Formats: sequence, C-alpha cells, structure tokens
Amino acid sequence: MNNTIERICKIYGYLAVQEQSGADFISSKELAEAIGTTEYTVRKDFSVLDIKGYTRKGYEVKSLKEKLGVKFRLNKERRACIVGLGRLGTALLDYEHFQNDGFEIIAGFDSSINKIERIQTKIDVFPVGALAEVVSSRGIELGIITVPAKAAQEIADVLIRAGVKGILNFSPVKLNVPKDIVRLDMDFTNALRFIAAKFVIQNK
Amino acid sequence: MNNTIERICKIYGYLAVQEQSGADFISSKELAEAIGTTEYTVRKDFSVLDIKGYTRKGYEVKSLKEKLGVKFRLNKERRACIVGLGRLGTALLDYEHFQNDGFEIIAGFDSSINKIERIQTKIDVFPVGALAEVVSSRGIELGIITVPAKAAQEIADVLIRAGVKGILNFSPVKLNVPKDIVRLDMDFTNALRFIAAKFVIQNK
DNA sequence: ATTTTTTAGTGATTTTTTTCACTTATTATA
DNA sequence: TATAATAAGTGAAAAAAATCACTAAAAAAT
Repeated sequence: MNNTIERICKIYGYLAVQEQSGADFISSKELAEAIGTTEYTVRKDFSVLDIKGYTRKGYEVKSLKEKLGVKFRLNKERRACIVGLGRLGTALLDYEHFQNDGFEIIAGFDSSINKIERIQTKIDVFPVGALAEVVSSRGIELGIITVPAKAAQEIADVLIRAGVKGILNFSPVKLNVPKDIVRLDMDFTNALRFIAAKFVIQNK
Repeated sequence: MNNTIERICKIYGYLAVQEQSGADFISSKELAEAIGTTEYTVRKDFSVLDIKGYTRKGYEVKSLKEKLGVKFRLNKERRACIVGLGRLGTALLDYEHFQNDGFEIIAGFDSSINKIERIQTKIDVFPVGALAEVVSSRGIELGIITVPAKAAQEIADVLIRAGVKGILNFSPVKLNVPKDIVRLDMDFTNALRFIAAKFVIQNK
C-alpha cells in the first residue's frame, strides 16, 4: 500500500509538470518511465483505484490529476512548519518548490532567540515555546523537524499534541509517534549508506 | 532486497550508537523496535546473511557491526562531493553527521564563481568545470546533487562519467542513470505529499 | 538438579506486490 | 472497409516479503 501511495505521489508531481506543458493524454508506459516502474504496475494501481483511461490514447492528464487529487486529497493546500532553524532548517524555509506544489511553510521555530532575530526570511519565525499555540491556531498540519537529535522526540511530542497529522523528520533518530500519525524519516547518512551498500551488493 | 539493505543500513547506524554507549549484546527485538520492523524480519535478514547470535543474549554488538560492515562494505570510508552550493547544498557541506559515519564530503561545486568566493567552509570548493577532474583525481565515489532541476541531468552525466558509483539526488527530477549506478532521490515535496496522502488513506 | 524463561534459527505459510498473458476497444492505415 | 497497431483492463501466476510456529539452546530461578 505504501508503494502505491509513493508511486501515486510521484505520478501526481509528474502530472503537474505535464499539465503545465500542455499535454492532454499520457500513457501508462510514459508514466512508468517517469517514476521508475513498469507500465503493468501503473495500470494495476489505477485499476485498483478504479481509474479509467482511453484505449490507444492513455489517461487524460487533467482528469487523472484531478481524480488522484481527490482520492488522496493532494488537491488540498496544506500548511507546514519547520522546527529547528539551523542551516538545513533555514534552507528549507525558503525552499521554493513547496509553494508551487500545494504545501505552504507558514512558520519556523527555534530555541535560540538570537537566531530568530538574525534570520532573514519572509516567513514568520517564533521561539520554540510558541510552537503549540501557533500550530493549533494556524491550522498547521505538517511538522518538519530539523533540530539536533537529542531534542527531536520532545519536539515531535509537542507537534503531535498541537495537532499535526504528519512529521517529516530530518534528525537521525527514530521518533516514536502514535500510529495514526504519519512519520517519514530523511536521514542523509542512511541515504549515503544505502547507496554505498546497494552498489556493493548489486555489483558483486 | 532493497528492503533488507535499507534495514541493514538503519541497523548499522543504531549499532554505532549502541557501541558508543558500551552495549555488549542486543536482541532482535530491540533492533526491530529501533528501526521500525519486527523481530522476525530482523532474524530472517540475519539468517539469510548467515549471521549468528547467542541464545538468550542476542547478537554481540561489536561483531555484528563488524560483520555487516564487511558484508556491505559499510566499514570503508567513502568520499562524496556536493554539486550546487545553494542554501541546501551549503547546509549539507557542513552537515556534521557525515564525518562521524564513514562519509567524507571532500569537495563542493557550483557554477557561480561569485558564490564560490563568498562561501565560508573548510571544504574545498570549485567551479563546476572542475568537476570531472576533481572527482576522478580525488577518488570521489558519491555525488550529491543540489542543483536546480534543469541542470540536474547534465551534472549526473558528468559525475557518472567521472566515476561516481552512486548519486543522492535532491533535485525534483528523475535522473536517468545506467543500471549499475545507484540513484536515490530525496524529493521534499514528494515526501510531504506522501505524508499527507498516507494520512488520508490510513485514517479513512 | 530441575524447571522456567528468554531469545535465536529456520522451514512453512501467508500476505503482499509485481508481472504476465490475454482480451477488448479505438484509432490509424492500407 | 478491412487490417494493423496501440494501449487500457484485469484475472491469473509468479515472485518477493513478511510472519508464524515451532525447535533448540542457554541462562536464570527455584
């Protein structure tokens, strides 16, 4: 199920690009190539989701994107915040792609008042003490954690209590979250490890 | 197979921490909890890899880490470079965890000479024209791409021709690489999409 | 010394995921 | 108008992954 969701998210992103460039129809084969899977898998995913295409034409870009948007609520604009305004956190604050893709970073938090005062960004920044209040009052649904490892779990707890639905975790620790909350880890070291290990195994 | 590699990488990271804190033995159950899987899966992975533990004690931390290190070559120090010294790229340049975990960022590249001159870091930075030469002469095995989408494929091509084994891609495009090269995408927008979509599906 | 408890090891089973093989529909071409 | 080609749709098969159910070993407790 996770695999399907992941593929659908990639497809959705690709469709957004295709829509911009004016494409009307797209085949399962092209979609498969774009996201790195097979045409069979794409068609099977759509089949399960009860999404229909047109023989010899493929899927209509606009309506496909619309349908996926509805089914997975990817059409809804969602608010996010970043906790931890170190170098990575501040880089993400101004990451321009989020805005174009249905996500809006509307707040940043840091434990250092000093840092907050020095930061140059259009986005509102707050001391971490304001986290719970700002998250719930502004309807923030997603929390991005870029604090040091030792503070990460505590921040996650506060975010969840304040009502976020999911956490994107850049700290290299495994966060405990209730099972209705979605957590996704982006551990750069693990990513490099994976690449190195996979290279070793597959070219052995 | 990818799943196993991913789990092993996480386990390896966890073992490094445990080793530091002086733990001698660790059970499949604790490992499973630490990386978010089941004890069965951990034991099955080890069983396939012909890694043995001790009844009623678990696995010896030191020798387990050693064995995984050898089997997946995670014990070898590997050199990496970052191409694209925007905010994300420069944040990664100084990402302190890499050093402690067997990866060394030894060069950064950017197309803007201006940017290169202004950057404050201990790591050597070069104009992107020097990429091929520096990568091959310094034995860089991993390339981290943080350039804008439109430049990403070209950079990937140069990196691969210069001999990198794997690419960690932060740009939001699907890179074409030969199949013996490992590519891992870190697309932040997709990550947020996945979190949002999964929340919708699982709490439906 | 015996029993209980804990934890690994692994073949078998189950579940999930992917791929295949074939049908059907529609457009393009001869 | 007939034929060829293309691409979706989907049940069935295969492959992959995870889980279970059990055994065995060793330590701890009685």
